[in-house]
Amino acid sequence: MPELPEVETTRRGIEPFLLDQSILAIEVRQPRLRWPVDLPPNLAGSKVINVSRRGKYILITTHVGTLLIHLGMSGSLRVVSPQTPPKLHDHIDIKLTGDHWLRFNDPRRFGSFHFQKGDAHEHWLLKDLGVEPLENEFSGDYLFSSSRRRKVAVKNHIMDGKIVVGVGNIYAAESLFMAKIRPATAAQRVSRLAYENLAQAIRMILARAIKVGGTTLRDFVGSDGQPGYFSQSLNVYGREGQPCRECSSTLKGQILGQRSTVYCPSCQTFSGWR
DNA sequence: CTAAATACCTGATGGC
DNA sequence: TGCCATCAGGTATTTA
Repeated sequence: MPELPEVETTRRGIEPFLLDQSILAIEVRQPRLRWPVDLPPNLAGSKVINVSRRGKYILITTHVGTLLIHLGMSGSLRVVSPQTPPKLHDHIDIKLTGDHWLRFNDPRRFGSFHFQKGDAHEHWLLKDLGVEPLENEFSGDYLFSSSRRRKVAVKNHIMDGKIVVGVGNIYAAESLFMAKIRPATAAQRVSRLAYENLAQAIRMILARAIKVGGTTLRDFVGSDGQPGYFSQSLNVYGREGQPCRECSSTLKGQILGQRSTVYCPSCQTFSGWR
């Protein structure tokens, strides 16, 4: 599923086919996504001037405004040749000059398309988002100071998009393993030093995943192939009951905030003070 | 303000 | 083999 690294990989993959091209038409075959898709007619005829990302949103900016695309859990964007017949769950086509169509597929329809005139960052979906984990504002200090009143598990804290964007269930579990922190620890009890380690771990893991992200979604124009680049580097996620790669202890599963998590009871010992 | 629960959706998986 | 229940997962929204 698309995590921040895959969204970024998608962005990089589609950018060359969009930049400086004009939108000829948009065909919405299934408007019932997370929110009903309702795009202005004047997008047709507009020219793409920027392709960026905020959190897990892909922003396609034209001279009339910005298209905000979220891939949800199962969404994907592919570049296809014009007139390629749509397959199951191919919900939206953006037909471009340059002989390419951008095609959105999303079986579970948790994804979304929005349009915002003017500054996209003022859109209600973006305006309250937390910091980008790979930008400078994100740090151990930031995690520390933003968690002083928070009793939720530290795992939930770093998964909160109002705090920091892009850290999903997988990366949260992996980062906590790398930082040797027990996922259930109350956020407000995690020390500054531990948050420093955690911020470092999040950065490192996301950056590494982006680096290999190209593997997952290698060529957007060609066929798919989706063997997880990632699965092999997972230390805890999805490995409940299996031996820790570091110490061979049996990895434990737990439910935190309705989300399953896995950790090593012997490596991840940090659980706050007292 | 924080936090926990709920809703959205389909495909994969496990139990019988 | 078929069918039903369960789970997965991001995040806005509702409820406490």
